[in-house]
Amino acid sequence: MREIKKTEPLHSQVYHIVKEMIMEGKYQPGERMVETKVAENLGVSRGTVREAFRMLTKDDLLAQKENSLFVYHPDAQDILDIYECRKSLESLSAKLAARNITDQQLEQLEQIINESKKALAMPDTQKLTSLNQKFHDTIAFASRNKQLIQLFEVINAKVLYIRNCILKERSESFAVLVSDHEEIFLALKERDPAKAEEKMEAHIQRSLKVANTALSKQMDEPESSLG
Amino acid sequence: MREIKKTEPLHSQVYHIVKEMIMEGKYQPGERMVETKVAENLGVSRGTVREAFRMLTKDDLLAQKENSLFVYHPDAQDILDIYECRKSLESLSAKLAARNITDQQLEQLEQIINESKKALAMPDTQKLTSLNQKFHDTIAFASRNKQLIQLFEVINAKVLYIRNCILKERSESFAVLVSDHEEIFLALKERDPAKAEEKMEAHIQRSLKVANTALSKQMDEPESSLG
DNA sequence: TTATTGTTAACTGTTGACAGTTAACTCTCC
DNA sequence: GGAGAGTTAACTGTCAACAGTTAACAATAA
Repeated sequence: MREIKKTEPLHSQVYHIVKEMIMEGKYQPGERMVETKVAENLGVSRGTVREAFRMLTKDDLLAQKENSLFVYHPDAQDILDIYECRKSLESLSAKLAARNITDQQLEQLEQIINESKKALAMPDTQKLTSLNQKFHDTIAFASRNKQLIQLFEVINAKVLYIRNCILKERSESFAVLVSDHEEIFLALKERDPAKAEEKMEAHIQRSLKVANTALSKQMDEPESSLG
Repeated sequence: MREIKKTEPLHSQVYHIVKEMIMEGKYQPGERMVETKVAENLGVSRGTVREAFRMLTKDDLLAQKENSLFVYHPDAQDILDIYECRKSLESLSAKLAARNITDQQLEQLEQIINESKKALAMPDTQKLTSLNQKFHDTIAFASRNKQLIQLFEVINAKVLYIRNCILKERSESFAVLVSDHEEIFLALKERDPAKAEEKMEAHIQRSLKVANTALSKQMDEPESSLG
């Protein structure tokens, strides 16, 4: 029997489209978002856009100020705060994954690492970024904790956004990243929760340091988007 | 000059009202939520209710199934998952608070504990519950990590909901709770991050155990709302 | 020129209407 | 009596319109 394609509701489509556009920097941090314009651009009604905007506001990707909505514009402290939270959640994720991960998921991780090494040799920054995300997603999924996965959705939207729009990821940082991943993978393979947790925490701590130096480099450049 | 009272937007008011009603069990877990009815009850238009529903869905207090929305109905695993996340976030909260808490906030905590002891003597369960929440909120605020506070908003809505609607808090559990709080308070007063973190983790672990036994007691009662 | 006051134009908040879909409830006809 | 078609009623998805607010800009007076 042929699958019937029920079209996804418009408001949901608008949500995903606008979210992606924010992530890609198509809408700039701090930029004002206007219902009317988005509605016109996408060819839908204002009410539909409104629903999407409410959801994006809950994601913290839009923020209300006075009566208008603006694209999220994190300051330096926000970024530190986000990484601090991430450290805690990713450690938990690794710990739980060490208990619950399947052999198949371990294989997936191994493959991701292998591909990462190849991408590192090129080097292919775009691919490294996406593989990095995939690595963490796989572990989160392997934790089998739905609530944790939901919390990641909130925090990861911001992390990705920061990476894309605020920091310009420098390729030299990826080498450390991949070797960290390898250590985490080994801990998971040994199914050692404490070790996985510890390695993950160190890993996030290291990425924070990378972000931090990138951040302070940007502080020097006066035309930077970060004030 | 006289303050001008700008009325809060309707959709926001509806959000808070419906959220509260869900928390209080005025809408039952698993119950279907109908835009039309809520709109009529509150005397606002459907579009307004829609916006509130979108926000509640993001909070996970409503869940979409097919084309309809239902009140969140966590299963036993969800509850364990939530407490696992909470353990991680609350520990972080305590650790950061130990670094950043002000003397005034320490006084607040001390007062909360004193009131808790009084309420424990009565015993006044309602008050104990609200003081418990206040204790944790104060620490979260003292952490000065805005992202963490936002994550708590997501998770706490569920925790409160579970406490109110799923578990019936038994008063005997509160004694342990208050003495735990006292230990955490002392660690914060000494401004010892590691100790605060450790005490908090143990505390949440203990509340999980309380929840767990309450849960299994309920499993025996066949007319329970938990399947 | 600088303030102050109109005057639009641009938006947001809210609503009521309409189309399409699903669910429930008949009413047949076997 | 029961399977299947027909008929409503109940909802959701989407939109267009209107009122109220704010912001920008022009016009006028000091």
